[in-house]
Amino acid sequence: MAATINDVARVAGVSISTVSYALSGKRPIGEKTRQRVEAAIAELGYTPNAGARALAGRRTYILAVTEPVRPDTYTPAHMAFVLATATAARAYDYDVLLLTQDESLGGLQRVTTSRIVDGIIVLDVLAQDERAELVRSMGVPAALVGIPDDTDGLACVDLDFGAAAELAVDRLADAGHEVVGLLGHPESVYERGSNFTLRFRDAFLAHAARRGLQARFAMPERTIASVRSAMDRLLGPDRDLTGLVMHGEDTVQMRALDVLREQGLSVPGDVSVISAAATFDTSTFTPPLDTVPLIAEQSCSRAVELTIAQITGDAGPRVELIPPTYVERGSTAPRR
Amino acid sequence: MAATINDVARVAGVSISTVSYALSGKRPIGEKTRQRVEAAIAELGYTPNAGARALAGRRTYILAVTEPVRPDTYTPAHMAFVLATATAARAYDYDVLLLTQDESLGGLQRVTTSRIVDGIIVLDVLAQDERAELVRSMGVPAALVGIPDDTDGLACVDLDFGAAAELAVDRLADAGHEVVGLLGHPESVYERGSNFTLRFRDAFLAHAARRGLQARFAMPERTIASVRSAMDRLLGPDRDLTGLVMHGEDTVQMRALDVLREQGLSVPGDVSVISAAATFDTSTFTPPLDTVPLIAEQSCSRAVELTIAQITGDAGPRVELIPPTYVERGSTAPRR
DNA sequence: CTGAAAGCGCTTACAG
DNA sequence: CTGAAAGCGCTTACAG
Repeated sequence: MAATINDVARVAGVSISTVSYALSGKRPIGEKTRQRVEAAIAELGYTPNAGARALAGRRTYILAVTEPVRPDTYTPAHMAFVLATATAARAYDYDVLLLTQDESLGGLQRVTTSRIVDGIIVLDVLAQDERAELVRSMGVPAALVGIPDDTDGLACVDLDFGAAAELAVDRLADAGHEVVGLLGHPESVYERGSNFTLRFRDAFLAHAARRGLQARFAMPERTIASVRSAMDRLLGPDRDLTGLVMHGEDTVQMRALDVLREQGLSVPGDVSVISAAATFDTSTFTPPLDTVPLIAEQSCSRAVELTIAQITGDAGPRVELIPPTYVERGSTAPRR
Repeated sequence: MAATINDVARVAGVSISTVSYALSGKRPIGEKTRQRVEAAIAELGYTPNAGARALAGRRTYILAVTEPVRPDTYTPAHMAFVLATATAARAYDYDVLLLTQDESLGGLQRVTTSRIVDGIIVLDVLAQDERAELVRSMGVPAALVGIPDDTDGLACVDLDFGAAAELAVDRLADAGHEVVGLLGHPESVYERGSNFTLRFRDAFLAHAARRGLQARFAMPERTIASVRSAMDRLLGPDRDLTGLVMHGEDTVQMRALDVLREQGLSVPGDVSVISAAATFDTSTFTPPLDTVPLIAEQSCSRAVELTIAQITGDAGPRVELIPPTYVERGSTAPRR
């Protein structure tokens, strides 16, 4: 059988409370005592029993992460957020329990009331999100990666998609472009209220208007045919589009670049292109694309911090927007 | 505070052991007693405390799933396996703890010795896999999705990739094709010993030889340039290739179809194409592709079953190969 | 068919 | 700086 705290105490010649405190650091331990304890732990290969620790300490050091995988979700991006959450959690000695959408809200409820987890990370948040309601009503420590319409009493963190869109628009406007387009997500994504796509689109259109630009918008599906027709609409009958912002899946963006090539349009010679809020690496594209990156690690580690702060009682709900940055790779140029 | 088993017992007017047994079904309960217990549980919204249950019952009802995300891993496929595992686990009342590669083997060791999990599901197995060694040496209930070189003492399950390759080759050979090609994964995938890609390639080449076919093989990267040159080699200087089997990422396969189109080659008129061991939906491709599907749900639910059987002591290690099936979508035709 | 009680392996006041 | 002990909320022999 695995060694217990009693075994460690016996081998070290101390009491179990001393072993426990040596482990948690919650009270000062004499230097030689600490060494004896550490030696015993090493000798026995002792690891505390998680169940016992959870029962006595009322902490499981497990966080739930809920990531609904919907039919049109873009898996790689979502996977990146799940993994980033797991990695961030480990930095705080937390493990991560993965909740799929199968049970819908039931799973969240179950792991909370059975105290399997200390807190919850909510991914891929919708403008109206049932999970946000549940988290609010249960009062469980949690953070949302994404901003729902009603953030009251909730801890939320996300890239400032509005500012990201404005940054991209400004870049194009400053370079003298007057007709710009946004190649976005499939229509279904906007329709179900995916909050970040809406925030990006609205800010893009509003800021383009503010800067006096003519702005176009298209929502392609994944297929090449759909991308081709979306690009056709963006380029316009007169082919007068010179600034393109893409916010969507990598396959769609690659296809869009293929279409530009087909049309004999060069980047950035004829069209300046920015890949906005991309979770993938646009430096391997042909050509490499300027980007306002969406860094899963940033949002997720902040979400983990906000959740743990609630667990330890160090902080309450709050909304945090992460300021965007612009990464230049040579895919934009002044209008000619 | 959340209701405990004591609360339930008091409200129902029974002892806590009766409540416990009513919940577990491990001993018969009188009909009216059961009803009183159930009413009390419903009234109080009682859910057993997971930590206490784990400590007393020596079962956490949590499975670890280890999925190393390597630089060249194809995220959507791997995500599909992770999700399929989570879903399968829930069907047996298990939750899933996601282990990233950060801690490498440390995480596996930690969750095992601290008894956070009852068993382990190992995904994306290499021919030589450290995790397999660890699982073997710790004697923890586990199942691998994939077949390492040394399966001794291990429970493994996977699609029969060899048979899958043979099925594809037979399909082409039976249709009269004499020159066939395999568009595979990037070279790095084969080099690090990803077991299923190797099994597929070897069986493809061996069976093609057995059937008297000339066989070609290429390992493209993700870029269009790489796919184009790989396809160029497969088609051959005389453009005499008429049968193509693809085993790799969806983006690469889509690009390959683009290349055939560029070359003025029609599917299946000029080239018969089969997408082998695909985790994605090839029916949305242009044109829809015949496939020997790799169904994550199948492997993963079997892996979960094998693991739980070990936990409950109902079964030991074993290797299971899932027979492949052929799905026709009209992308193959007799050679003309 | 049901109950009283030991015990799972920890954490944390309480004492010194 | 350290120890003895209560208690966390369950499961499961042991008794009846």
